[in-house]
Amino acid sequence: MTDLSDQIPNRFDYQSSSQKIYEAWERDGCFQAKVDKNRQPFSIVIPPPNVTGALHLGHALNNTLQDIQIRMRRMQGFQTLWMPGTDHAGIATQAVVERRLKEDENLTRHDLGREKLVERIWKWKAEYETRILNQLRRLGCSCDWERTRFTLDDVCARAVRETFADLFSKGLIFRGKRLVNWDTYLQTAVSDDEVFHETVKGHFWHFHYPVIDPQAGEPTHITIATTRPETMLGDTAVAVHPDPSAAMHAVEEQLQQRLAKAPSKEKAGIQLQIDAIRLRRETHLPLLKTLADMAHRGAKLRLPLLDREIALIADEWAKPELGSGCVKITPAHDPNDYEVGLRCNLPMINILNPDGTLNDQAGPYTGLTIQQARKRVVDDLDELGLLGEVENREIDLAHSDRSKTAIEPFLADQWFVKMDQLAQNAMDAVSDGRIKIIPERYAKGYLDWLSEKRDWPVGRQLWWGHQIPIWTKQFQSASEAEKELGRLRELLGGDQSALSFQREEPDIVHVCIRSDDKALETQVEAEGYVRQEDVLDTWFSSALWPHSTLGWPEQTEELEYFYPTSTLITSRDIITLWVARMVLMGLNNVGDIPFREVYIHPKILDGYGETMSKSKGNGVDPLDVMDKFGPDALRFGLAWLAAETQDVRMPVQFECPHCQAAINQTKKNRQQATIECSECKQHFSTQWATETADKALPRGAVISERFELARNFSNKLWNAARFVMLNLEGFEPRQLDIPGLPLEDRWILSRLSTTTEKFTQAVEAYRYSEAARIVYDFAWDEFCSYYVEMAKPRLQDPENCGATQQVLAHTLDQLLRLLHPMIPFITEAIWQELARFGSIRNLSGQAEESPWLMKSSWPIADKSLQDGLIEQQFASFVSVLSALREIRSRQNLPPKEEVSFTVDCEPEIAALLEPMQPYFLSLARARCVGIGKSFDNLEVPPAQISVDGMDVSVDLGKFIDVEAEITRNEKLLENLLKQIAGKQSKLANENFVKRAPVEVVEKERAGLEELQQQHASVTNALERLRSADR
RNA sequence: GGGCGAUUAGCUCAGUUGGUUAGAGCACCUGCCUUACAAGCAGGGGGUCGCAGGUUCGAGUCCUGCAUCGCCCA
Repeated sequence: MTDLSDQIPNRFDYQSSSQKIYEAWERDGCFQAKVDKNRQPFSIVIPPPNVTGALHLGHALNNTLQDIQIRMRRMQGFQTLWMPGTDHAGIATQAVVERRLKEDENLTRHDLGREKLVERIWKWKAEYETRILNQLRRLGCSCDWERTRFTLDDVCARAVRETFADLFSKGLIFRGKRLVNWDTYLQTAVSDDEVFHETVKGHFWHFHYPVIDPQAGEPTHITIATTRPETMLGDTAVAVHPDPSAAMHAVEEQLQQRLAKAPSKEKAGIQLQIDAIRLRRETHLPLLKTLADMAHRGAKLRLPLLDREIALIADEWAKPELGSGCVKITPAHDPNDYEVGLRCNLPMINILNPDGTLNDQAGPYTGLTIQQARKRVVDDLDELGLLGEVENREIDLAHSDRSKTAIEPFLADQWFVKMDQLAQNAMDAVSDGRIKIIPERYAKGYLDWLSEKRDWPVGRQLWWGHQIPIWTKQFQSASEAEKELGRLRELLGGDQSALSFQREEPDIVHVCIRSDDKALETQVEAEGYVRQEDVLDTWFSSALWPHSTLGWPEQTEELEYFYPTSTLITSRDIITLWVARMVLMGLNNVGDIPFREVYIHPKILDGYGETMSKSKGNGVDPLDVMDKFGPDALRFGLAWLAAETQDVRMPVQFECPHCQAAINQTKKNRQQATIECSECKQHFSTQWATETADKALPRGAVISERFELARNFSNKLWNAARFVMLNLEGFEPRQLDIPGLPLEDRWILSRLSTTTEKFTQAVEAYRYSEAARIVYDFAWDEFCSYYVEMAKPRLQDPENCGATQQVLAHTLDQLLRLLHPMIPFITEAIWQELARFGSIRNLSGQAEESPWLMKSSWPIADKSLQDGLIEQQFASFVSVLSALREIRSRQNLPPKEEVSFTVDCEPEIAALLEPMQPYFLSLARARCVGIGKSFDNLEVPPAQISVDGMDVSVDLGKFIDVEAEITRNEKLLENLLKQIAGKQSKLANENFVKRAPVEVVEKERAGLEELQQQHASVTNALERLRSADR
């Protein structure tokens, strides 16, 4: 035994062991997925992390949850595939590399050129892909690495091109002029999802536009207002409401309705608004009516500065209740105005170059930046006397997520995927239950978003990505273009498999080449067609991920076997961007859903409820957590958090590198370059350190104490296993007579069976947090605190030793299997140690065949071992034990001092407690001197606790602090009386007795009886104490 | 403006179909290095379950309204 205790350290050294274990698994092919028609498949595709940067805690959570499913299913006997890979993340990665280029070499992408820039991005990708995949390995992810894919590799590229050509040939891809969110810094359109809104301080400028030839009674000028003066250069109309009187009436009506329903404290505010409208009817309405009439007769205005004639139009976008009641219309630079432009058939004038300077439509302002033009326009109008009031105002301004610069609405050619039918199909798959979204509430957002069926803008003006496989030629006229279509039709003879074509009104022809066929491309280019420069939105390739990674469009055996995948585990922010699109693409390409279930896990926020991010300094790095607590603690800690809520909070600390103290992060100190440790007063640096002196200080890691629980748990398990192994000497497995085993054995086996059942159900239903709690409680409170403690005396007894060893070994063995998916390294390490005691360590006496825990079989709950009566009996034992411990502690008894005690109770309980006597001695240093009847023969009154119908009395002799016992019993008595009164009044309530279910009433009666019994014994004890005190 | 979520001990969170005296971890207090584990053991204190109504014999749990915070959409 001493040999072994030297051999097995009392801490698991995850630093040195984890990597060795992982490499051994990999060497042995434990992660490989093979098509095996005799077994059921279980497959997951990884949400491919961006190659933009390293993994953060959210990735750690996401991948831990996937690995837990995969490992459990593998042990359950499924043929499992976890498909790994990374995403090229178009704009994000290009932006990062471009920023680096600017910072390090002061070069722009244009200085470098497309080919060179893309080369640089590939280099970046190579570096980060390796890093990311290694991080996943450290985390313990059991992916089939030989299948690793990248959304921009050849296999994925083929799927992308095939999909694009297919959609194009079905007429589901088209080009059109649309108002897009233009990022003038990156010079690309970005989708709505890549835009965030921020309120900034700005101004509201009022301008006067002259009316051309006003008639009698008509105004000479019309006032409009704008937050973006320079856009006036692109104005093509001013709008007024067609029926201002009715519109104002409608607004007032609405306010009246709100007033009627509003809580009193809001009423005043609403009344003010109503008064304002009424006043406005006096002051503004006549003019607005005149303007509406002018619009109807076709009055024109003169646009100042450019001297352009523009229309006064009637459109409901103009709000008579606001401002002057008139609104300028700039269709090419404002989403609402764009709609007006479409409705009223207005010209659309784009005044911007892609880099955000003004183009030649801006006349004298050509070449200026937006800011310069804004100032000049305001100054020039002022000079002309056309500038009115300038108000200060908070403005909601759209920013690009990628460059953090202001977004300009911009009219541009854009490629779209027509969503109509594709979206409907994706909706059907969820509404008819073929795909289950868990938690269910997220299905609503998915359906709502898809039901808008907005066409998907897929072109990006980037260099990093899948270049759109379309070649375009503009012809002299529409009829020329029509002739070209005829020629192509004839040439292809109806076979559009290699090449398909489309006409864009009026005179443009697009051809799409299906495969990467250089000869055909050259041929098409020789005819004057030019390839589109744009690349595809990165989500286009991610949308194919579940089938492209399995080799589609080839009908591979993997595709046939593993598709549809079993489940997708991801976070809620990409349900629409990614999940919805995978569904519609899977249905379109493969004709089947991509996954049967989608589990959405919570998002990790910091202690203030804010998103973790590097730019805030509150991001916990999973590598730091693994360094400090080990990969198992990281995993278990994350699983523990993963409840059904939409976010979880995690207070964040800095770890002092000098003294390891944890210093709470605040909104203030998380922005500092250096921090003084509150414990040791030494300084350390943070991620913000830039000064040489600061950088010289050791760096403080950002961690969270919330992983301590998991680290402690892992350690507890390790030491429980260590105890078992130190006591397995001479262990010889044999067939056990289970009904003949003592109470504690049958109890732990019953609990183990229940735990196995509940735990398995919880993990299968993605209730990770619940599963973690179930197994934690069992391992710590039941196995360690009771069974292992009770095993100690039994192991000394040759008669009992064998059975005890076997139950110990069995329980540990089963526990390791259950815990393996959550904490794979430590469980595997213990399993390997355990192997030295032979391969038979379970109740059935069957030998374990797998050398690896990760490949061994999943426990199946033996329900015949579950026994409610046994558990209830054990609870009585625990009650007595707790009473003894409480008395000891309360009376401050020296731990080594032995005491004697008696239990007054019913004979059946006495029979049960009889054999447990040795445990009272070993677990509470209390010797039982009487059990079952009434004991009242002590000179000094005992310390007494009444529980579960038993009176536990400890003879404390000279130790007893009588005063303290009296005080405690008095307090207890008071409490009891309160409870008794509560129950009595409940039972006196006729309604309760009549209406509540019989069992509940009976329970209350029994409860009351028990309380009254306790009351009697406490009263009795008090009397004796008081008389002894005298 | 619409949707979703949260609000329970000092902190972070559990709390099943409504039913005894609402639980855990951390932190706190007391006592222990009891040869598996001090990252541990034993014991203890601490909660008007956000607010106001309602349904019910009975509400942390169901319904309505309100407040605060967060996320998403427009």
